[in-house]
Amino acid sequence: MNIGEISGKSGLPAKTIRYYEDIGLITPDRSENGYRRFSQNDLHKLTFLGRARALGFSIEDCRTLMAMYEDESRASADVKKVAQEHLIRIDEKIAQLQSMRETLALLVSECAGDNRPDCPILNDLACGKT
Amino acid sequence: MNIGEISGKSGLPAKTIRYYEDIGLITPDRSENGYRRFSQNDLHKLTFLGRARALGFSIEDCRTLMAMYEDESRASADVKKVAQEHLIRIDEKIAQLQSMRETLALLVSECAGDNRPDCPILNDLACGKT
DNA sequence: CTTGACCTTCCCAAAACAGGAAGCTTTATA
DNA sequence: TATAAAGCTTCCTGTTTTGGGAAGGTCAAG
Repeated sequence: MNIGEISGKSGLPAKTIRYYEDIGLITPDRSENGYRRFSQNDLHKLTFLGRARALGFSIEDCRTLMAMYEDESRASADVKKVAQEHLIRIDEKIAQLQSMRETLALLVSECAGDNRPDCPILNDLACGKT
Repeated sequence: MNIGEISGKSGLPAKTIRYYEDIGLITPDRSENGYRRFSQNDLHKLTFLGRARALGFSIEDCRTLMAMYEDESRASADVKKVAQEHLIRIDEKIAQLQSMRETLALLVSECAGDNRPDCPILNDLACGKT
């Protein structure tokens, strides 16, 4: 498979696939003309990476997860730990966004939104009078 | 005020303040020795920026908001529009994170987390069997 | 034989800073 | 007073995960 084909099958842009090779997540063969030649296993790995990234795992998390996936003897507890830590980070982000959302929604609701200049949003930003 | 003092008062790191000058958000004076000299107005602006950033506004949003703050004649509707668009972006991010959270939490709950190798989390990442 | 579609590598850009080096100024201390 | 320490300056690099694009080799079709 050339990069265009595996890009289509994996759903990842060719740029991304080259990058993943650069940082050592995959190591495709090369044809005689210098083109990358991808195996089914490469496709498998790229699909894995795509899914893990879609769940918000960082590249380094993905590296860890892939290594675990290839290590037949790792304990499921190890995997669970990585996932749980990621879950905590997600929860923290959600909480932070919701806090911002709350404050901002309040400000927006207080702003008349007409063509007069007085605006509670800017007043708050300037003075901190929430 | 030197940069250290205004950094303490505004709560922003000196690096950040220099960066904000670089990109034209503030334009502090210079003393004869080359040190930046900050006015009360600069402090005011930096506080404004800190609050807006804490609400998740991008630097470009901040630039817009600051310009609006300095423009006595702008309509509050203009400000509200920026804030509402930002609110929508926040909501989108929250929704996306919650969706990821849901999937991941399910996987984590299904994983025994013991010292056996079988792990639903990795199985899902590899095959997409959620 | 040429055109166009792929492929290659290499370099730059993004967002919003953080870290650190080299060097100047000011302040504090011995 | 001498020196050390703190604070300031600019400049360069690195972060994270790609995206865009240039210059150039290769392959398939008409």
